[in-house]
Amino acid sequence: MTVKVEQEPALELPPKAEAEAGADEFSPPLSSGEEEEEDDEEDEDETDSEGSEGDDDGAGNGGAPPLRKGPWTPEEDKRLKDYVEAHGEGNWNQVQRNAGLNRCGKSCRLRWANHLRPDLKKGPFDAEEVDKIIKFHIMWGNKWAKMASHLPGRTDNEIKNYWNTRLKRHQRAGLPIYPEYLLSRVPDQEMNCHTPDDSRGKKRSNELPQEKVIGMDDLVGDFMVFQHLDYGKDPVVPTNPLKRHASTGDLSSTGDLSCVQMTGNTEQTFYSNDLNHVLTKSQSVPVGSAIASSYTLFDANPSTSGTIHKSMKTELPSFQNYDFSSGWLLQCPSAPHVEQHIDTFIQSPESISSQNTGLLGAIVNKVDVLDGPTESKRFFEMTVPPFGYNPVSQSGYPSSSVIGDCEAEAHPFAEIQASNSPSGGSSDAIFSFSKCYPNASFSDSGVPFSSLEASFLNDDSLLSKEQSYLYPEEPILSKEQPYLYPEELKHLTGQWLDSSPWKSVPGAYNKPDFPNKPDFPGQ
DNA sequence: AACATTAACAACCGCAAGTGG
DNA sequence: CCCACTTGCGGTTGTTAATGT
Repeated sequence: MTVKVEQEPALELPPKAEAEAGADEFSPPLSSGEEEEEDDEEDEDETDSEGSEGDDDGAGNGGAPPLRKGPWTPEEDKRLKDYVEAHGEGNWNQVQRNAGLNRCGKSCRLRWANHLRPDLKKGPFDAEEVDKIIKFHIMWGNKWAKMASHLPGRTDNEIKNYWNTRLKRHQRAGLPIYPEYLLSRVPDQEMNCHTPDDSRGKKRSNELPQEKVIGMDDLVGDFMVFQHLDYGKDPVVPTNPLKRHASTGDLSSTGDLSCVQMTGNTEQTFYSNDLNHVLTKSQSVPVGSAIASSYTLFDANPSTSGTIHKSMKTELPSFQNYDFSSGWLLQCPSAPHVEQHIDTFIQSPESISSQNTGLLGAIVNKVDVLDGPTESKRFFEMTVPPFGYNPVSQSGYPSSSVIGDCEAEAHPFAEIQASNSPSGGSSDAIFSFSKCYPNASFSDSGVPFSSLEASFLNDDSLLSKEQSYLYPEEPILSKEQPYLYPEELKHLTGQWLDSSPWKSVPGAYNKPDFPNKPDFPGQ
């Protein structure tokens, strides 16, 4: 391994490293007396550095002190910054050699890119950024660099860290990873559309084979289940639940997804996310969201009518590995209590023999029943507006074919196809919405859209105008059901709700101040 | 107050594409 | 074409501070 490090190591080690390294290694502290160092002498080295590095930066330094690792000191930062400002970016190994830094070029690049660049925007993500991140993730999956390129001042690492933290938090709380209000707005064209810049198409070791990791055949066959619906046990969360065809997959992100396939039955009823939508129509309809919750596959294909073939909870490398094309519909319960009901129901005998016309309907209705009278109005029906539907000014949309052709394809998510119209051949798609969200009222008018949301809606670069917006009729959150987090709840209620709702979610939301809390009308 | 858990952050690691000799 | 090197990306791990019990 020959770590090559030339000249003056000169830099003092970070507090910890120093003691230890100091002994054998280079670096006489640079003066400056960087205060802190003292505190702990012993520490093992974090800089253990032993030339280890080895990796790419390769460069052996023959005899020179091993390259440093670990936290950067202010002095190192200064050297790097001065050097880059004087010579420009690039050629990072030269930076290492010429800037008097005992750091590998890669480390220098990273430090510069993530911390020293002048255009970096520090501080927590604001609500708008959060929305964008979620949306980008829906569209692209774990393309951190790509996301960063669309978030000025933010780094891929920052975004990635934020996402992973958020992911964990939501998993723990049993929340959907993708808020519906965003899922329903991501145009299909945007999904995983890789721009030339990210066309490298490399496959990483942790990525799974392009063609499917788990085929539908793998998913269909076992007898149902649902016993996995346990939010406490690290539900799997897709990194990109909506991608129709596998391309890349990350093993790190996991998620739960429920899916339903229903085809060609007259009385077919379709459900989509959160049990929110029930479609009965002979058409291909874009189905809104795929929200992480639980992998559950239903197969309502006539041939297997009404039988739940398999539900799964698998550590999916990525949702991107699933092919949900052709008739597979995503169904994602968003609230634990709903899933529990489903769980209970599914494991009951009646569920097994449920009619193919309403397997999920039965399930959902059962949920409704189980929820008791207070939630008796779980469903309502509405005509699905056409893609041009604008939630803000939804005037005059033709209630016609949502379906059929390319329009359906334009939708971000899965489309489903049925053969018949149960309700008399109208081409309108009928949806029923469940009331998973007690208390968020979304009338078509008077919805207090946030400026952020408005910007989303107006951002042509991000959103397609061809999409439908569906909102739950009923409000959602109550203090008794603290299932949503501020960023989601804000969009559902139009308000920022503080602490109380999520206090009961363990570790869910410790920060009393959600960043950049905006004002909402009527608040 | 002590300990445990979680979130946020920073950095490292391995891989693969790009580039030039 | 091969090879070494550089660069960039995404996954993973480690550290620390905040928070909860």
